Amino acid sequence: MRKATTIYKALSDPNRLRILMMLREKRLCVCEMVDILSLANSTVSKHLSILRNADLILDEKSGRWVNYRLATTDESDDIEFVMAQLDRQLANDDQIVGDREKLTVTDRFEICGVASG
Amino acid sequence: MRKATTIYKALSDPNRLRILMMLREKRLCVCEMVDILSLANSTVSKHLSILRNADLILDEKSGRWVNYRLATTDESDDIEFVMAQLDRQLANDDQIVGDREKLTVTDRFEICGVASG
DNA sequence: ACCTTATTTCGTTATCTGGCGAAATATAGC
DNA sequence: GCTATATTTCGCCAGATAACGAAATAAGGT
Repeated sequence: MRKATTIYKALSDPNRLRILMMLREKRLCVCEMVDILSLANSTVSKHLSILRNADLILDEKSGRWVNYRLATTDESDDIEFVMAQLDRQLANDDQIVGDREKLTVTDRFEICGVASG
Repeated sequence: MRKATTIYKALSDPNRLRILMMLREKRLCVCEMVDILSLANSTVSKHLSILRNADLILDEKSGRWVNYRLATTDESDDIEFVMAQLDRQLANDDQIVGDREKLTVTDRFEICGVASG
């Protein structure tokens, strides 16, 4: 029961749904998500810890960055069902589509670090 | 997006998951759920309004009682997916099983009204 | 009309949540 | 070791949430 409510709580915030749908496209570091969501890095970090705690995403350190990715079917009993449902509900959502488009255009090395604009 | 988060918020409380799983068994009036959940009737009523607002359940007045039931596939785009997932996650949960057993034993006319114990 | 039972609405309270900025931690390059 | 960048943790605040009891509303039986 606890497991289930933890997952649904994790899914009950629009910014966290945006994160999951972005991670469906590719692995992302925190600063990329900060850029797209327009939230403070501390806020995004907290959202990520909630999603990680629900076993929906995993983090992998890579140099100075932490790459986040969706859990795989092996790693989570629920991820497949969850993402299927999110696709069904959100694949055509304006904001989700916008995020996805922005993702294809942006590059981590432009967003993070030197070019701060 | 709003629709999705409304549904996941509705699903993020253990008492509301218990309600949905109970309604999977049969239609119930508020006082039956009050009895099983051991919550104040005002609290249960509020939970029901949250589930109704997410289009997961419907209410039907019947004499002095209000019967609640799960939405049908015709009435909700999401109910089928949601309940399939809850079954998967909770069908063997101790509390859910306990609620289900209690449901088969109890009778509305014993719970509501005269026999208040 | 009156009383009982069922349910909802209202007002209150304690706790949880999402947001921020600042400070702490970690890594890379000089 | 120092600096810059990336991320997390901490402390705070405003608004949401779950709980309760009491009052209001609805419907049935006498």
